[in-house]
Amino acid sequence: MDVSEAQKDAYAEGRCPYRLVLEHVTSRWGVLVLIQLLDRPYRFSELRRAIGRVSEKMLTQTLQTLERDGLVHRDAKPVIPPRVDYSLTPLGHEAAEQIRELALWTERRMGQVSRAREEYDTRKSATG
Amino acid sequence: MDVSEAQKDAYAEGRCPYRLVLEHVTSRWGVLVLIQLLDRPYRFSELRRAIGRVSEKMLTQTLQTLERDGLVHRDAKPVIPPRVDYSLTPLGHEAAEQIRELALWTERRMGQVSRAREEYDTRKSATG
DNA sequence: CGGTATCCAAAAGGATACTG
DNA sequence: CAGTATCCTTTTGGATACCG
Repeated sequence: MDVSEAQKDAYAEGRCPYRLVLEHVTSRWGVLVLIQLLDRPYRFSELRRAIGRVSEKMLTQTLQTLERDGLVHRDAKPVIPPRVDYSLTPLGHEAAEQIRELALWTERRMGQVSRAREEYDTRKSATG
Repeated sequence: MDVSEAQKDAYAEGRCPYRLVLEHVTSRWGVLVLIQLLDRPYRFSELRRAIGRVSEKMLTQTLQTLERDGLVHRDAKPVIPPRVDYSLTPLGHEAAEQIRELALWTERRMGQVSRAREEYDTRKSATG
């Protein structure tokens, strides 16, 4: 880890402290990790397969951020080969449930959104 | 607008349709716009000042995306100088309320998150 | 297995100048 | 005022190689 991370965080904190947590929670991979862990604890590779299309780097980064914020618990067992389980903390569980609600809402309203888009695109391609 | 936008959307849609809407709603500026409009309708420049630190480009882009998704209503009055009011649609109101709940939750839990971070950083800088 | 380090491509985002 | 167009910088994210 180099200094740029700390600087970035300091910058974002300066703008508005809670915005940073909100961004972690609503980030592309943060959302998927939290929702997945609502199901049960997962191992690193297991989580990676469950989510799909996520690189090791991004999953590692996402998990570390969420762990640091106290939303995810990391349990590294001292065995060979290594085994690491990730689970939600009580705090993380609260966050995950809200994220899931939002995701479910989005799914429910998807039809309306699609129709709105079609109408928008039609309007734009027309003369008006 | 060139083709890359449509391609990006097609790609994201391919992954998971509702994820795209979720990303619009939880995007950096999307969150702030929705929460602000929960208060009352805003004009473009007014909104820009209220949010602060957002470039014209990003605000325009965010508003267009949210309008296309049917979450924000754009009312352009044919006057000189131009006057454009932005407000939430019923659908956008639903989204905004959930986003606000999430933001409020984050604010409430900020203390716990900060303590978790300190503990994490202490643990990392120590021998363990 | 569960990472870290490095490099590179792509996307997001800001500053500026210009337009109706 | 409310944008659009362009250029440029910063950030994000993936691929690869390597380590304990």
